[in-house]
Amino acid sequence: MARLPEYLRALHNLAETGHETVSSEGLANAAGVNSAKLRKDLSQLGSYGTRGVGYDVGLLIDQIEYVLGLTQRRAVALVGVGNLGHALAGYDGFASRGFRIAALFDADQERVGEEINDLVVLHIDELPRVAAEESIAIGVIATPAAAAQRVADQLVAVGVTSILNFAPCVLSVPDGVDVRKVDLAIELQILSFHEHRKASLTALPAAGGSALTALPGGLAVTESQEAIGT
Amino acid sequence: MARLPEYLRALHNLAETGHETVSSEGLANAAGVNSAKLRKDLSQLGSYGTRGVGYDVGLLIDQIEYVLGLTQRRAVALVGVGNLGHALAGYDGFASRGFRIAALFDADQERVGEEINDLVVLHIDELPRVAAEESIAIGVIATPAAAAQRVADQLVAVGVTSILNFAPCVLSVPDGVDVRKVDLAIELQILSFHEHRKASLTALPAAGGSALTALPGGLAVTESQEAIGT
DNA sequence: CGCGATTTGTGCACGTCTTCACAAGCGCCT
DNA sequence: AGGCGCTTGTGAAGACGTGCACAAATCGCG
Ligand SMILES: NC(=O)c1ccc[n+]([C@@H]2O[C@H](COP(=O)([O-])OP(=O)(O)OC[C@H]3O[C@@H](n4cnc5c(N)ncnc54)[C@H](O)[C@@H]3O)[C@@H](O)[C@H]2O)c1
Ligand SMILES: NC(=O)c1ccc[n+]([C@@H]2O[C@H](COP(=O)([O-])OP(=O)(O)OC[C@H]3O[C@@H](n4cnc5c(N)ncnc54)[C@H](O)[C@@H]3O)[C@@H](O)[C@H]2O)c1
Repeated sequence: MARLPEYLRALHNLAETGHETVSSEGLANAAGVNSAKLRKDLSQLGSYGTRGVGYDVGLLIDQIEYVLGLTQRRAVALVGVGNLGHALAGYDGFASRGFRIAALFDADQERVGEEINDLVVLHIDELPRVAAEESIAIGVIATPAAAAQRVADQLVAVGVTSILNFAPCVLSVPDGVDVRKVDLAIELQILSFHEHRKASLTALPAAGGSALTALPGGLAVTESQEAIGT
Repeated sequence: MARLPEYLRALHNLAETGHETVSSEGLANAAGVNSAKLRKDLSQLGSYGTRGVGYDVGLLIDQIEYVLGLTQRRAVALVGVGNLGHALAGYDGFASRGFRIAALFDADQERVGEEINDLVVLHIDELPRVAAEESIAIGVIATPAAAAQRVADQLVAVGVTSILNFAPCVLSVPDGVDVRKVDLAIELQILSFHEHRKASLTALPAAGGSALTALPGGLAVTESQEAIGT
């Protein structure tokens, strides 16, 4: 489930504040989900709660980390050390959440050799050599969209089967390779959409205005906390 | 629908490459979705295709931009000009997709006054004044998690009703305020989960090993292109 | 030792999303 | 003008996710 990481973060917070156990209600609150949903999710892991008490925080953390495959610190290769790549390379949130940035790559000779957080930027052509030395579990693409597909191909070629793509484009990859995309502009546009809806709703108390603003049935936007007003 | 922005991006690509019309199949391909799904989504906007021909690219772009509320260039306020904030502030993908970064804020006096892309970083206390001068549609939070809730409250206080949160924490906001979250580590953990699953599947051809790795029914992870192997 | 308070695990029903499949509509070519 | 191929729009079926509500289980306390 995609909610497991969220639970994990909430659990770590709870552990730091000294909680030994937590009820489904409490954890659900901290993670921003329904308690029934959380219990159902957790029961999929093999049921590790005690009725009348709740869940053992430490045990649950171990459980989830195991299921997520975080027992081994996975190596991440970052390709494209530009504007965004720099921020990612300098981010300490990776290390604390089970990942290790193993290598930085770029195609620009100007960038190659630059040092960020004790890591030297390598030329993208070095990718096969580095991949041979240490097993790269995940590739992160932070290049312009035009180069993303090519980089993806290169990553796949050296055996990477999980890709996180920041470039605004769809990647085509062979079966067995998993790619997730993060697109800033899309997030903003979804917010804009809600803004537009909220605006037209308040402007027109009831009866629909344009057939476009007053969409039938209310368009649902998945994920994220939401709190559309009255 | 959350897929509209994806369609929009694909349509812009098509427009740039000279296409005047596009079939649902073609657009669905470019956006990485099922063609029936795409047609159903588009029919919600009021049906603008011609049978036997397809959709008019330009018209469809206008349609979607209108529904997403992109006819007006929305003002974005970015709070937290650190590692990530710098990258966001310097990103030109905002402007080209219907947004305008209107102001940068930070609490650190060291940062205040710094200039990024013709924009001067202001102290967070200036937020009410700036918000009064120009209507801020969306607030982006790129501060540490510890400060995120406080910043969210400040944004809400000046009338911001849409928030994009990069800090790894859940925000509580009043009804009517919409918040979306982007969490890097969660994306990586989901990929790690799939890696773990793939690894244990290949290791154990059939009969289940640990009750934890071989989860019943296959856990689904929503969103993103996926291509889980055999 | 038993009882009540508390919390988990889950059956069930409901609404939503997805996909297939096909009739209806449109344009082009003859 | 008519037919043919292509494409849209949508009905229906199925899969899926969600949330309620409650029985079963456990602990603490008298
Ligand atoms: N900057 C942001 O805040 C931001 C936000 C969201 C999405 N993005 C997306 O992330 C991507 C990168 O953005 P950016 O602002 O860092 O751009 P950038 O131009 O600053 O950086 C791109 C880097 O990729 C390198 N590169 C180009 N082709 C390459 C190749 N074939 N192999 C390896 N490296 C290559 C370039 O040398 C450059 O260093 C873009 O697709 C952008 O749309 C950026
Ligand atoms: N750097 C990344 O690549 C990255 C990736 C994903 C998520 N994040 C998250 O984004 C957030 C920012 O990351 P970062 O690396 O830029 O951190 P950072 O420490 O470099 O920057 C944080 C900035 O926020 C400012 N700030 C702190 N409190 C503030 C307040 N109350 N009001 C206004 N500004 C305030 C600080 O002065 C600092 O400039 C963090 O929550 C981090 O977990 C970062």
